Amino acid sequence: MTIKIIIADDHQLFIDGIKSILSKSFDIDIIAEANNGLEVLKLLKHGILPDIILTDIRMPIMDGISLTKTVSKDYSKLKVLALSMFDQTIDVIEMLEAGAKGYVTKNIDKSELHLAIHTVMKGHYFFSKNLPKDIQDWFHKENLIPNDQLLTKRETEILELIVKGRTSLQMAKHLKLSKYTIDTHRKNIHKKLGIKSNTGLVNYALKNL
Amino acid sequence: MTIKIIIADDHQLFIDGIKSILSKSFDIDIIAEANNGLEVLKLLKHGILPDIILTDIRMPIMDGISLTKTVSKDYSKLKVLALSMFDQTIDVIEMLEAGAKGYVTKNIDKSELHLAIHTVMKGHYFFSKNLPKDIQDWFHKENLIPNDQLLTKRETEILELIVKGRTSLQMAKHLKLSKYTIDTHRKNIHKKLGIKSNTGLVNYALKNL
DNA sequence: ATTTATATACCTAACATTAGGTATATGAAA
DNA sequence: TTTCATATACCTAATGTTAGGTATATAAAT
Repeated sequence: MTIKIIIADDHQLFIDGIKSILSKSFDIDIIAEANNGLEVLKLLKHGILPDIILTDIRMPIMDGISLTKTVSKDYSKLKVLALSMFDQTIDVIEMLEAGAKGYVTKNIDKSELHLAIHTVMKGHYFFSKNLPKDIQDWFHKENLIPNDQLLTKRETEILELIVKGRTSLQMAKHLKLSKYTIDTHRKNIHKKLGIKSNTGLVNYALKNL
Repeated sequence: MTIKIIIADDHQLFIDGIKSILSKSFDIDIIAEANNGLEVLKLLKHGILPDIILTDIRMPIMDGISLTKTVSKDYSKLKVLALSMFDQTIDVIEMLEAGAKGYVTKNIDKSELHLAIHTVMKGHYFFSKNLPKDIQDWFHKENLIPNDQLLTKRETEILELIVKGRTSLQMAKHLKLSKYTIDTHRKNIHKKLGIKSNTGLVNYALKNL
């Protein structure tokens, strides 16, 4: 059984490179290509349905994140494998939140790309091993533990106060605890969610709570 | 024409104080009182409809913010005037966002309370003059100037990066500008929106952009 | 032609967060 | 009963934000 793939990237040169790498595989078939997300959606609407969409994140007209969100909603059987120049945590997390099943950087080699495709095809997640460590942390915490049991009462309470813009010192006074305690809770929240910054926590909370 | 008022506060003593102040006015009629937001909603459901709800922010069972949100949605003709011990910016902004038409602190005097009630009754906003200055800033910017003209291109760009969790230094490198420039833009954003903290900006951006 | 808005850059002090620890007490689960 | 989860508290160094300024250049508006 061959794996059907659509490639989406705004750099034609890169599409060609991927094609030449994958064309040598008996079990992988590139059934179409596109230069932005909208073109992929058009292909899907015309009944050109792949097993995996291999897509760049940043593209004109419609980017990979929007594409992935739409695909996850309307074609939930299709798997999206993100492919990007960038390995910044925020990009990876956004793609995963949009519903991507894996994330590889553009400097991966031939064998790793094959592995990624086959792994995702089997229903597992795949990540380039050169992605920052905190992504793996985030992924494990975020996906293997049910969200509502993730944070303790106290941690949720503190997260809510962080979202409201309270500082550690204000929270300490309000809850009649030491500032050190608040900061310990913060660190535990960071660890559990795999999110290190205050702004990231607000993002998380407004989307998930 | 008398102005009908419901007072909501979990401190009975305070309700009594307000009542004794307002009972001397010919044109103000306290038609009911409540000790939390839920009690107010029950009164409304039973057809006891005031012109103005004078409510505390922090109350057990249902707080003033939740009450105001429900009233704004289901009884949009009623005006909510917030009454609080606290004059923290975040409280005021939350009440205003919930739909309150004014905000007075509990240390106002008799004549100011009258003025507040009459001003709100006429359809204007009212704020205690002892509220922090940045609230007036926030209010003016937020309500009198159309949102889409408020921030310049550059400022919007930087706000978006802040939401994504980028630091000043990261943004400086990415945009090939000095960190000082980024910080200047930040300060201008703070001034224009009347929001001073990073977390507040993320809140604002996710709700308004 | 002068003012205003935008964008840029610099400086410093105060405050806040983040990351790296360690440590103790309590109650619930294995 | 020992381990695990939760909640508490302390310490320090590095990094980042916020608030107070000043200052320059350019383009648009009055």
